[in-house]
Amino acid sequence: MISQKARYALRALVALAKSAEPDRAVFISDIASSERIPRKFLEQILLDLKHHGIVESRRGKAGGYLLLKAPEEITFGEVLRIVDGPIAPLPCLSKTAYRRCEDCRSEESCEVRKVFARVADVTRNVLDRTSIADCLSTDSGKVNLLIAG
Amino acid sequence: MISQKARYALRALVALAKSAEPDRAVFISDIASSERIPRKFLEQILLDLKHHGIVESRRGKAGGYLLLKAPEEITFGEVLRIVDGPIAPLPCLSKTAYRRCEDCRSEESCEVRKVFARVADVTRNVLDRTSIADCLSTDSGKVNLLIAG
DNA sequence: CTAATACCCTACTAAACCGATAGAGTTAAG
DNA sequence: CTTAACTCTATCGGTTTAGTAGGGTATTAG
Repeated sequence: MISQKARYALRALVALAKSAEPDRAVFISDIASSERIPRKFLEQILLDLKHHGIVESRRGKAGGYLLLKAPEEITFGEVLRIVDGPIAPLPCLSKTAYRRCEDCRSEESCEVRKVFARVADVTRNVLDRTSIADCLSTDSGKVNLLIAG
Repeated sequence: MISQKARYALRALVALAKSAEPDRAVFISDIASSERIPRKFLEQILLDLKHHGIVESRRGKAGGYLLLKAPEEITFGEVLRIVDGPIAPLPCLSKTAYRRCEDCRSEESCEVRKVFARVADVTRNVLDRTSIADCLSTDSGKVNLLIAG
């Protein structure tokens, strides 16, 4: 299960991409109410995404948030890694945050690891090839999903 | 990430399948020490697997655990669902424990859900087609993994 | 200038979950 | 009838999750 926070992040990004009048920022409050996300919680999430270069913000009376990267370049995988941490089902399978399983005799011969290596592969195949842009119009989404599959 | 408990469960089942002298039970302590699993913790795990019909136990001095189902019939997916709960990345995608996302306007039009539906599909494709038997000899494991992929 | 309205940042918290540990109880073999 | 196995319930410290709270800072309309 992905966290609530990750769901909020993805929905907020889709909302931002949809309301894309170029160079016009969107209020946190607007996203919060249209997407039913607790306002202050969403602040934290967007701030986090800003620190990771996904969105940018403007302060002051006419402030708000905009996408910094193009929707095509923001993958689900990237967002999930920022918000929820590594995608791999075992620490010893993570490419971005590898950690040895300290009770494992040998990584190469670990049977459980072999199976989950496949799970990690197929999961990344979807998440790293699907972007926010694929959520904008139903059709383009379908196309990309078919390619990924 | 799957839980430590699930890793222990899978490793214990593989160990049980490997030490399969038919009709001879294996001590918890033996599995615990050979697999480096905390003994009392393993007790809970095996008990849980017993309640779900995966293993059976014998009490008394010559007691222990044995597989109740054939290794071919115990899938990774089944074990994970018992130990860690639903496999689906969103509650609204679980087949075994469906729950509506209460802040979602419409399930059919949810873009995030569409993407994770694919994730759920490919994940189940691996986990529900891979069994403990696939971990016994390297060769048979490879064969089945290739079929599943 | 200044008040209003945005984002920025840190700290806190209640509840749940995780990874165990403890210990009393039950069963069966020898 | 003792010993050594499984059975079951309770507890516990630490971490994570899903927020809430509140003050600080920047920008701009008037």
